[in-house]
Amino acid sequence: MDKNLSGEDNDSIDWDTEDELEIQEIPDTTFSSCTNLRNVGQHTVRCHGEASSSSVPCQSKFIQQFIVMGFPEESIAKAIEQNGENEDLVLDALLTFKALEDSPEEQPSTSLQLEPCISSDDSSSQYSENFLDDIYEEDSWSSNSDNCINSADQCYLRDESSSLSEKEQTLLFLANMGYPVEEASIAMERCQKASLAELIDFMCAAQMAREEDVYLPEDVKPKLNSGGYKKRKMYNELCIRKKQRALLDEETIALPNPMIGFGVPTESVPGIVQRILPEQAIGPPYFYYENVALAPKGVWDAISRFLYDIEPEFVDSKYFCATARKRGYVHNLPIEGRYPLLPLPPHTIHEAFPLTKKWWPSWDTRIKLNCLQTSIGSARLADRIRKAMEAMENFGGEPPVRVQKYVLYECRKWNLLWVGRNKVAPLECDEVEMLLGFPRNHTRGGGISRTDRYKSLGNSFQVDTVAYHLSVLKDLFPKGINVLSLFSGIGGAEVALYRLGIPLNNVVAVEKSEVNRNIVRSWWEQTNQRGNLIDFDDVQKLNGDRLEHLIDSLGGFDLVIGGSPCNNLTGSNRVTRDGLEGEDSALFFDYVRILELVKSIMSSRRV
DNA sequence: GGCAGTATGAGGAAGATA
DNA sequence: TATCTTCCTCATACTGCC
Repeated sequence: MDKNLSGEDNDSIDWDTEDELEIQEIPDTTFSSCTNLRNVGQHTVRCHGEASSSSVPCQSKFIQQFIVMGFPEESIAKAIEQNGENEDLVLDALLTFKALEDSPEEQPSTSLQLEPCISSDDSSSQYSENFLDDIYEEDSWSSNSDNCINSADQCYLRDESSSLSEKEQTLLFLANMGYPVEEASIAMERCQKASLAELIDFMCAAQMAREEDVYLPEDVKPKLNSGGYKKRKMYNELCIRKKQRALLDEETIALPNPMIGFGVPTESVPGIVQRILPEQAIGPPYFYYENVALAPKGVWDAISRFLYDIEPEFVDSKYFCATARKRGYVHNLPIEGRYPLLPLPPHTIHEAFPLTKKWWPSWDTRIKLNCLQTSIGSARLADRIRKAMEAMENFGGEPPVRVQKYVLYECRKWNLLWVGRNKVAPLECDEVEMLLGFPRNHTRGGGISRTDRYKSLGNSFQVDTVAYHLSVLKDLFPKGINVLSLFSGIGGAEVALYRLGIPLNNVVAVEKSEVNRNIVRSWWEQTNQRGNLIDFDDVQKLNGDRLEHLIDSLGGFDLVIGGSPCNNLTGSNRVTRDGLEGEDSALFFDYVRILELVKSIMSSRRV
């Protein structure tokens, strides 16, 4: 390999990023005018004194290694100031700074201090909710007012009102919640020795009474969305939520470890050979429901409850292929006589991607990839890692543990592979297809964008895992099967059945995304299926009449399969992780509705 | 407007440690 | 046993470009 390209020559490092140019081009006079950059300058001066004439690039490199890792210059300067030139200590400090920045507890509570009066607009209600959330996390509400205030607010109160009496502190606290001081004073006077919760109740009741009083002049009535109502409502909701949480802790279905469900090809669960299903759950039709295992607490209890109290089977696809995929399955299929799809897929990263072995560092101990998601790591991140690695390489040997930790963290998070010397890359679409058990180019072409391919693949079944569960159907339906495939996506269920060699007589696929429907249609044609593929775009349009018509014309369904949207369940979603009540995940109830309708219609036809 | 690239965090479980 | 740490997660929203 070219020495320069390999980064062995110090001068050959690619310094041409914007950040680097900034550092190199900023004169000393500029440093002196900026606190953070001045520190960088100080470091430079120090290094000059210690090293030879080549010390300038040496000094830059010390800073550079942290810049390429993505740390802000200000933090680097601060870390160097605090820790000198010890790489480990500086990196440790930088990671600490980042953790502190990321931690909401460390954010200064300026909003609380500067804006003690809560208005009724949305932003303030959001503020109130967060504020109250913190407050009500504390257990002892009533005994001591100090206990009712979260740590940040305690600091605030200590700072601002350490000299105040308990009564004054309570008053200040209520004022901070947005209650008029006069109202709070009256409440405290009338409800002496009352807890904060009782005081809030009192004021809220007074506001509600005013609202009810139609004879009161408009300007005296509280506004409908006034802070008092919202706060009390939120308080009640939070109390309920807290109680629910306590209940959930007792009821929640625990995830098994190892996550092998009722068994996987390589491991079996002692004592589980067959299971007894509730009478209501016994088919026809067979059904198979799938969703993320790591859903918010209580979700799987609800799913199980709606699906005839069947115990979910939690399986991690890492027992079937080279990538993890933790999913829960509720089904009424037999569990004896399962067999895996052949040929067996690669079980490790190196088996799946043998070319990566050459570049794989010994300290990257990954054997399996993490769950394949709907988005991939950025090119910028890959570049940062390359530069971090190359910067370290110039010091000889392996990168320090801290750098290894940083790189490994990003590699795990984004499922990055080593594709060259110091070079990592996210998985390509066809590689994801292979890992998930789909044919190569399954999602390629037909106008689908790369982003959509990742999204569709990230939302799909792992074919080998699902096929293992469905394999018991082969002997049951030697002449073929009629399938109702709900939320069919890119056709994971269809591909699994096809690969098992189970003829697909009729498939009714319901899928909202047009590109996904096109993918399934295209696969159907390319694999010369002899049956019929009927598709719908919306599960909610599948009403009793349509189902009756389909059942009459196709002769019923043998299998109702599907995994409803997980958007509101997955931990990756930090915006709308609302559980089964979430906008998308609530479609689970359509799965239940349709399954019930199918069972009911088919049952009536048999009579 | 659609697409691609990018930055962004919290919740929970499991393991480690006191 | 309680607390702390580490790891993982079928995503969403914003921005810039065409």
